[in-house]
Amino acid sequence: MARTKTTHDVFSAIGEPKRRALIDKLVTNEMTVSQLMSATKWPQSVVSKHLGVLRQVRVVSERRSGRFRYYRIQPEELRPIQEWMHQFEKYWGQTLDQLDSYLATIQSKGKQNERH
Amino acid sequence: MARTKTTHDVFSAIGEPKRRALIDKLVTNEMTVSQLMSATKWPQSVVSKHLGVLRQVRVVSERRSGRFRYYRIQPEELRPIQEWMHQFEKYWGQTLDQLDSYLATIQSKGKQNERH
DNA sequence: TTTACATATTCCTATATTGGAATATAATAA
DNA sequence: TTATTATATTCCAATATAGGAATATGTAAA
Repeated sequence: MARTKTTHDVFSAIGEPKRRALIDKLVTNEMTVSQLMSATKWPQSVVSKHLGVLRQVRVVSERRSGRFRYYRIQPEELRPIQEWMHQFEKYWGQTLDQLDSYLATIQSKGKQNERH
Repeated sequence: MARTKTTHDVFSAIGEPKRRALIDKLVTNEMTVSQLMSATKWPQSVVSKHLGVLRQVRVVSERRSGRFRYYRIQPEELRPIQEWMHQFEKYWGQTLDQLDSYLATIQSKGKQNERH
């Protein structure tokens, strides 16, 4: 038997670092494939294919406009992850509130983490 | 190039459903391979190999006692996931508090989800 | 209609699993 | 010492990627 499909569920889908990177880019606003290409410096086929996986698990939705396709994140689809994580919170102390700077951090780190 | 290694990081490691199932079993107490075998009904090699991946990413630790090996979860290692998820919380409303029943649920669901 | 652009899809290669059976190891019991 | 038990590891087959180049598809611009 082979590895679990990346489209098996949200957990499998976000296992791939590049897909998480794409999600991070999409957190603030919807973007086209071209915009994601310049933001990531990845080849078009790479961007499109990763988006395809994310779309299959519903983590992103697609909006067509002319020859453009705007991809938008669907946060609700990530709920299962948050729910699964919930069982560990009690072990590391209610530090959830101290994470407010994380969004800014992850956004700025983006450019550095892009290379493999 | 091939798929990202399952041991690349915690995200990749928990992408596999069986590994999450093992983690769920270990949430409350440490267990030996044998105990996990009877809890999951999986072959010994399957249990041991998945534990091996989890150990490589530090999500579980191993304590040896005679010919037994007790596996224990290391919740801190899952923090990166929680931190990454944090950026989406604002979108689905602070419902984190309503998840208190999740642990009980996931524990009871265990037996049903074991198959495949 | 012809051309250009945005994106998806196909083809191909290299590779990393996953599951299971068999086997190797280590430690305890007889 | 020998048999037994607990677990890790090896070997094998099947398969699902991920990346990149090339190509197909769809839509707008000239």
